[in-house]
Order: sequence, then structure tokens, then C-alpha cells
Amino acid sequence: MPELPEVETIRRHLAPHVEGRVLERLEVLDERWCRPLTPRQLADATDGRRVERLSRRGKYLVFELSDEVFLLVHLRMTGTLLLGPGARPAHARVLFTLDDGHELVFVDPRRFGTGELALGAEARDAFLAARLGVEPLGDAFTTTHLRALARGVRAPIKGFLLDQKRIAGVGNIYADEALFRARIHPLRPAGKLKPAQLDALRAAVVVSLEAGIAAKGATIDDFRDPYGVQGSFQDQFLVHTRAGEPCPNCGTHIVKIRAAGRGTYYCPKCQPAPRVRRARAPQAAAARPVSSPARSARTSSW
DNA sequence: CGCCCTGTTGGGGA
DNA sequence: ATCCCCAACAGGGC
Repeated sequence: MPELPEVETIRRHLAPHVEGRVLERLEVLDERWCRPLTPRQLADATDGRRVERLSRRGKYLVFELSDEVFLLVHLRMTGTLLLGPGARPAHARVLFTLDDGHELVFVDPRRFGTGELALGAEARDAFLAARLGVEPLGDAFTTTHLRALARGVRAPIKGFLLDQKRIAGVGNIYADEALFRARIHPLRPAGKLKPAQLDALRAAVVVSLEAGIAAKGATIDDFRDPYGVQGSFQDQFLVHTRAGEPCPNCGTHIVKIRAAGRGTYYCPKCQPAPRVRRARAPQAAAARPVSSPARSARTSSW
């Protein structure tokens, strides 16, 4: 999972293994991973350089190599970084060979993951600044900051939370979890939330992310396992992927809709709808399950 | 077996 | 400013 907790967990567990090691060889098996660069160009820029630091910004893992060469890795939907050596997993896309005999394998069945190169801290910062907003687990993510971000925004809060350019690192699961904790309906216009609601949401985002990090940190303790660890992480979800199940607060059935193009789960009682919505078509007045074939009921018209 | 839908993300076009 | 579509693939339902 490329959401912040996963990336954060990988960073924490992986950093001690890779920092200070020399990256002897970067072998890109799927050229799509580093486009528009060729695997050759990427390897020329990275091979033989030391990994000074492994850090994170939003959902990007940042490998800082010597001479201010930065490799920016994004896991997207299905990417994983495994520490070997071990049996070669299916869907291995990139091999990092380290000078101590370890190797990192980037595994990605769906091939959405990316690796980008930035030469110099300035280029790195420009790349990240163009894509990412405030770090939700940093000091800058204050109630004042969130209120300022939301001011005047008419789009639904769900999409607002998913916009990495506003808040960096909140993914689909954690957006749902945070909205549930803050008791806010996912389709409420961000700019119409009361200050107290935004304050609650700010806290809920932090709690949700930290809960995910704690759960994953507890299940993954050995990155030498080339197949990773199958934890029961999703058991802790409060509402996400729990359509039809009882709300942990009130027992009402969790509902699934589509918001910002993503499956969105919420409790219709704990997270009351903003208002009676204007229907574009007579039968499109209420939030309907996404399983309905009537795709014309888009959230954008609400 | 095949078809259709879904999905932990983000960029580009509309 | 905002939203839909798409990238590429696996897995499940029918």
C-alpha cells in the first residue's frame, strides 16, 4: 500500500539497512518505471553512489545519494520494496544491489510505480513542491493552516483530503477513516465546514495516520523476507471497505458511495449529509450504492 | 472459460 | 477550479 503509513513504515524499517551503503547497481527491468529516462541513463546517474539518507515526503520515498543525486520513488497502488536477497518474486521491476550483499527489489504487479531522478537539492525541492502540500504529521499542519486551506473551497471534503497538493500523504483509506472520526460527511463542501469541524478533522487525520503507522509497524519487522508480511492490517479499519457492516459508534449500516472517483465509505447517521441535494434526475436524489449501474448520478452534480 | 467490475494513485485533458 | 478517464494488471462475481 502506497498510503502514507506504508511508506512511512518502509522508510523506518528500510533506512537502517540502506543508509551508508553504496548502491553498486540499479537494474531497471521495466523501462516504464523511470520514463522518460532510460534505465541506462538512470543507472549512470546512480551506480556507485552512497545512500546518504532515506527520507519521505508525502508518498514519495527519497533516496539521497552522494553528490546530491536524488532518486524519488513512488509506490502508487501496488508497489512494494523488499529487502533481499531471496527468491526472485513475480513482478520484480527494479533491483538495487548494495555493497554489503543486500539487494532491494521493487515489486509492482500493476506497474504504476515510478522512479524519478533529481540532480541537486534545488531540483528535488522543485519536483516535490510542484506536487505536495503540507505534511500532516509535521508542525505546520495546524488548525489555522487547515482552515486557510479549506477557505472558499466548494469541492467535497473527500476530494480535498485526497489532493496531495493541499495535504501530502493522505490516501483513500485514511481520508475515510479521518472523516468518520471527525463525523463529517464525505460530500460536504470543504469550505462550508465550521472551524470546530476542521479542527476535529485535523486531529482525526493525525490519529488515523498514526494508527496506520503503528499497526503496520507492528506487523512488519523483517524486511529480509522477500515476500513481505501478510498482516491483518485492514482489520482495524473503522469504515473503509465495511459497506453493510454496523458502524462501531451507532450500529447503523455503513454505506458506500463514489466520491472524487474513489470508493468512499461512511456512516449515514454519524456523518450526516450536508443538505437535501438538488437532484439532476428525479431518481438521483440520494447517495446510491456504487454497485448501481446508474453511473449518471455523479457526485459532482451535488 | 470469458466478461465485467473493482482498486491502496496521480497526471492530463476537458 | 474541478472532475473524468486512463495507465496495467489481478482477483472475484456471475
